[in-house]
Amino acid sequence: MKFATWNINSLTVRLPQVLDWLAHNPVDVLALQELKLTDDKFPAEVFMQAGYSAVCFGQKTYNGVALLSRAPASDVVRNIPGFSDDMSRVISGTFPLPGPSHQTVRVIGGYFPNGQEPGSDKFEYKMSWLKGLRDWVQSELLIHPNLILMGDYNITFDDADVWDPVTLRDTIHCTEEERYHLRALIALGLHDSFRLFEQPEKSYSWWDYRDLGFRRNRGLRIDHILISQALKPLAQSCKIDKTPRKNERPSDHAPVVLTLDYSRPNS
DNA sequence: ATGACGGAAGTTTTCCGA
Repeated sequence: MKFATWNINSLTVRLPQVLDWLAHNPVDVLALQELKLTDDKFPAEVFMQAGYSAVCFGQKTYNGVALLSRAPASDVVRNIPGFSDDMSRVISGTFPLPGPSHQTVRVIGGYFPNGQEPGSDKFEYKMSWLKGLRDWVQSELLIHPNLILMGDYNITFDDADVWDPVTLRDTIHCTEEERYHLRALIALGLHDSFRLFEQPEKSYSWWDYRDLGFRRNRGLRIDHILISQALKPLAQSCKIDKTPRKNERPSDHAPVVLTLDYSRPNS
């Protein structure tokens, strides 16, 4: 069973690439970020024809998230309960797991705030958003032992996630304050599925459009798939797929794909 | 020191992303 996350930087522009990617990578759940369109412009019928049901939480110009899935989502929640926000950044749903036990997995797809610059109002918003998310995820874990929190986190874990950790030290996505919040999510009992496996050196999920960032592999790993303790033994692989970044008009982010082994029984 | 590139809004230039 496969789960993926991808910041597509405008669904209007990238819809053909999403459909093409899904045709070659028929994942079970795909979380999308930065749709940059309103719900009325969301192409649910097109995804349905491609075999995916979809739930959307759109917004004009900025943000906007969606979950595409083979099986329809239930208990869909938009944004973070208990945290007031006028931006569309989070969508969550529950999905059936294979097997006779009728277990489910809770999937939270998020577009974390950018933060712009340490000390700015947007950075403070990012910090309070991260606290709001953590409080909610903590309560979700009590209800849903099988939980996946994935999306564009806009935070690197450590220097291994940064192409030039010296120059970019303490800049946005690399500050200690942001990484504290990321580690606090891990402390809830989540695991960075990517680092459960051996990975290529200098693995990144985002590259700046400018200055030939992708060709020079000047990137950051800021798109993550965190999985709960119960799912950890089932993780088979987690990979960044750089293929779509080689398209003519690519998103600046690459999709990240997690594979769980659900042929094995789960406790 | 700044901008680069790309998308959206919308109209010629600005905001924002990361």
